[in-house]
Amino acid sequence: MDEDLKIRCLFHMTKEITIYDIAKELNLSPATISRALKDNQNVNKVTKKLIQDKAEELGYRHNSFASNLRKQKTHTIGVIVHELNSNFITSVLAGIEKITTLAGYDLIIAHSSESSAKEIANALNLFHKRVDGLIASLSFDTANLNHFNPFIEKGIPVIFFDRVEELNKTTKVIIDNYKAGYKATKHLIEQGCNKIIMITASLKRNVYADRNKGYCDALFDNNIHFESDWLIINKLSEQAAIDSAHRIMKMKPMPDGVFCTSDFTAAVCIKTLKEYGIRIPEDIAFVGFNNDVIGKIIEPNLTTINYPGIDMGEMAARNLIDKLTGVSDRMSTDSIIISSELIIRQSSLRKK
Amino acid sequence: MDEDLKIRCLFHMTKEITIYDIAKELNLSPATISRALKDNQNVNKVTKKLIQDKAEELGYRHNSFASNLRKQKTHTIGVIVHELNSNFITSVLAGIEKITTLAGYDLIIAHSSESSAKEIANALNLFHKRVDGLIASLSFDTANLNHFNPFIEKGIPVIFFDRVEELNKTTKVIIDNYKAGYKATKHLIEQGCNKIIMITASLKRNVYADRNKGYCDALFDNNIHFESDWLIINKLSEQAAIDSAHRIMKMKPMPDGVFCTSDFTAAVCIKTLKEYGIRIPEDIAFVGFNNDVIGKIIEPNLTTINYPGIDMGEMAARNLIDKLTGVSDRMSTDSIIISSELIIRQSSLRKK
DNA sequence: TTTTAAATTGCAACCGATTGCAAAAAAATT
DNA sequence: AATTTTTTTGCAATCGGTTGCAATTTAAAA
Repeated sequence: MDEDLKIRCLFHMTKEITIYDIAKELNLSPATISRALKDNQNVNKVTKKLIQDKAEELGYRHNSFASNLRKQKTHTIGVIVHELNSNFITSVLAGIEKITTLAGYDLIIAHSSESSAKEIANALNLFHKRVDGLIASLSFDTANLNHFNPFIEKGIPVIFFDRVEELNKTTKVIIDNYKAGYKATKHLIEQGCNKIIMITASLKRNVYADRNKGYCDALFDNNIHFESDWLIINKLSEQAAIDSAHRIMKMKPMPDGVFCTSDFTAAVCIKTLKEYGIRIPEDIAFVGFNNDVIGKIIEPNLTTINYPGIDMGEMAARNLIDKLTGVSDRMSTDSIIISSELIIRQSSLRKK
Repeated sequence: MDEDLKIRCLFHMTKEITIYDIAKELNLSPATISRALKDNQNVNKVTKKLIQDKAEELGYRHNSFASNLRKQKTHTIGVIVHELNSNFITSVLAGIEKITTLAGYDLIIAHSSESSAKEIANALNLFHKRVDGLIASLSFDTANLNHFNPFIEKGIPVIFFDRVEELNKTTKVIIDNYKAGYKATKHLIEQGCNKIIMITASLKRNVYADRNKGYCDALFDNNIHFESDWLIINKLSEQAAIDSAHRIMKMKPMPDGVFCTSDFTAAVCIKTLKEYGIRIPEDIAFVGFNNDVIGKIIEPNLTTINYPGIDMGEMAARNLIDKLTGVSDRMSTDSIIISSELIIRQSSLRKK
């Protein structure tokens, strides 16, 4: 080993090995080292092995800054999600990871905690980190999409999933929220309910608006007249769910079916109503949304809509990779709809 | 504006503005531009304003690769967690984010999905991304800590939290698992239980081993003889929880108290036992661990140990930042213990 | 053995921000 | 007006990997 290098290694543990060090050691050019370490075809097999072994021996680590700087590519994909603590999001992330890892991309995951300000900060940060592409689900209170414009202007593909907005040159991956809302409502009707209310978060977000449309149409198609107090709009918090339950108790007549766009809200609601002696599903039948674990814990078990998170993540990631690798047009405006299913459990079963 | 640049901007939307472009525009040197953009003291105020405005106008964005390459620092902290979908982890992340953002560091969050292999891959990846520091909680089946050695050898500080192992030159932030286990068990004893079993994940992980010690000592101190079948070790899955419940049903005599090291497991267990007609807490009293939302949904509400996630995250981050900024020794071996509390709810209340 | 083709390797110019040191300009002091 | 001090600014090298093109070596064909 080169004496100087040896001494530097001995005294400064933190000395980084570069391709130049390896080149000097082996009497080769940095160019050849660079090629060998990337397994380039036109480097002699013997030389390549020699170089790779020496790199290993010296504890070489690739410097992605130098590489990114030169290549003007980061091989990194940014992901912005509104929250981390749900099965749905975790499985979407798993799907994304699966595909991106396979394609050799790194991932940076950021979360906005449902705050628009944080989402903007995250977007800016990922923009400065120069991600090659972006996958995002909007925060609850995101009002406009200006913070995604820099990406679009620079030709960086953006994919939205689940919580989306219309935005040109952007792809969205969503479930058939309309159909899901329709199916859930129809199921309640089939179980003999005819005073069906809906508890949802703000209709400004597409997911809730579409589910609401499905709900309304199902009522209409079955000749049930929608009453104005049948729509309860709340936040996604525990307190909001308790408040909703209280509101139900005060309704005259009380509803006999509830379609709730979140399992957590449904669970808290059911629990609160049970404390008032309401029987589920005999007095009020419930359908939730998301297929959270909570649905299998609560009594009675919760009927819900299952959302294929993994598929959604895979779709979003595959679409993005296709754009990055030139398989599809970088700036095309696609729309991918994934189907969801109704899982029927005790909370809505009033008939055999 | 420089004619050449203007044309390039018109035709290639993706042209990146560099400090050289700004320098040419203003007839200044790149050095001055660089200083001005970092708000350096020895640049004339007027010039500085001019430069900053021009940068804004041209849509300049800082190139962190070039900067990192030159400075040999990334100003980024890596975080490896075993899972994302729990309140506990989310609040730890919130705590970490709060402190690191304040100190001007970026964050890269990776999760191992409880797999040792993924944890190793994540560690390697963050090592190659050259994070300035690392915060980690071990995956369930991590057997050794070799993958953290590269960091330690390079003088990159590593902080473990919650799921930790002894490792020299490393800091750990944990709760008083022993005391928590002791408190939970003592509470059950005070409620009149004297056949108290413990359901836990593998005792190889510190958190579970320590809780078990607390449990054993509490029994001993209260003259309760520990029977060999009182310890049920399972995985953290739903099925494992159901199996545990079945095992309880077969025990003779059946226990009258259960200390469970996860709320989810406790919830599934309770639900399964109730299906067999067991009354909670009259027949069997339960104490869980983690203060998950699920504990407030299940009936009866679950007594549990509350874990201050935010504090833990803040502690870990603050300790790391202190090491990075030279406030404390980079490679010191600290140990920070955060206290936890018992939250008493119906599932264990057999006395007024 | 000579010529041609193919496989290896090296040269050198990037990529863009940073910073020690020197030079120039401006301000303050004799 | 000359000198010293302080402010500003610029020069040029550096960080480490990449890649088009040319040079060299080796293998194949004539």
